[in-house]
Amino acid sequence: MENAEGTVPNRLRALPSRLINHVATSANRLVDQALAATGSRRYHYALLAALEEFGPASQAALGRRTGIDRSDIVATVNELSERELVERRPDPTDRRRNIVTVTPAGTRHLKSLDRLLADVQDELLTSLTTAEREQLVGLLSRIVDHQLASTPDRSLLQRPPS
Amino acid sequence: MENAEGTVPNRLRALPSRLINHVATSANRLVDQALAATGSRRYHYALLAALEEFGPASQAALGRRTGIDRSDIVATVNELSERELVERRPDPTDRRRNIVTVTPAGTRHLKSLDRLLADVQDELLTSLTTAEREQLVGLLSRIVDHQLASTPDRSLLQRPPS
DNA sequence: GAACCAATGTTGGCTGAGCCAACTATATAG
DNA sequence: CTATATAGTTGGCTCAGCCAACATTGGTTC
Repeated sequence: MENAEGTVPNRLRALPSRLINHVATSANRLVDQALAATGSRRYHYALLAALEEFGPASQAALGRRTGIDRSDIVATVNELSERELVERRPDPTDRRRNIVTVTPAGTRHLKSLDRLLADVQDELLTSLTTAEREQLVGLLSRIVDHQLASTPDRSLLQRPPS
Repeated sequence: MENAEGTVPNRLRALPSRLINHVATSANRLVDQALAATGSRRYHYALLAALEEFGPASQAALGRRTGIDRSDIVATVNELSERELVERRPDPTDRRRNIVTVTPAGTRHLKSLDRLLADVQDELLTSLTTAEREQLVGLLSRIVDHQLASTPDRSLLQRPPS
């Protein structure tokens, strides 16, 4: 996807959606490379982060918090529990649910991923000053917030405020 | 009731790479939806745009300009030529090459996609002012430029490890 | 010309993200 | 008690973005 000979069509060069996608592809490649070195994937980080910040949770809750599909949560929890980074056990108070918990090893792993990812962000954004990075994050957050507000349908939906 | 389940973990909410990816996913969904209504895909637009702006070109040149892999160019040209939006004919001066040309119908189609995509950009960026949109494009462009400058161009790295 | 390397188009395949449908078991509301 | 909603799980689907391999042709060097 890297463009070798400079000449990118103007229509493409200036198209925000394409620009965003291009940067996202670079970012994902960097992140995936870094994570792969530890045998992890992006979903692993998302799950560990959710567990660390909000404590033990059902798989469905994890899906809601991370925006990951329920079916993909299953696979991710499988992988993490095989490596004993999380534990999955049935909820005694609701036998439909599993309760997923981070293990100490999981917490340590999360912290090492934190460092890895911080380095990646730095690499991705080297050409921007600190102020510009904040600007970028601000602008993107506004877009995300607007999406969440205007599309109550997707998997990122929250509880209706009733 | 599980109260704040819409809450996204802080680590994820503030992570630029994830933020970018999130917006890119929205953007791609909007774009794909709009294009699907006309039976087109993103690659179709990229190819038509490159042909319109730079004139007839070989498939390899199209790949270089759009960042699309040669093998994917093949499929895309197949689809476009079946709809008679482009023409593929052998280059008489270099029998390895095909020369791909836009047809008048292709040009018309491109222009209708232009309008479609302009609407999508507007929808994606509604929450930003014109100045902010330019800011965003500027910041993203800087990142892209830096990538291009610092990446040792995989497309040119055809040298076998010897 | 012969030998060699580079470029082109093409086929086939691979991985991961992001989905969705359907099923079973369980919980809860009416 | 019945109906509906939720939870976990399995299986599958599409697309983007790659990569390897191959045959054909062009260009270069001796």
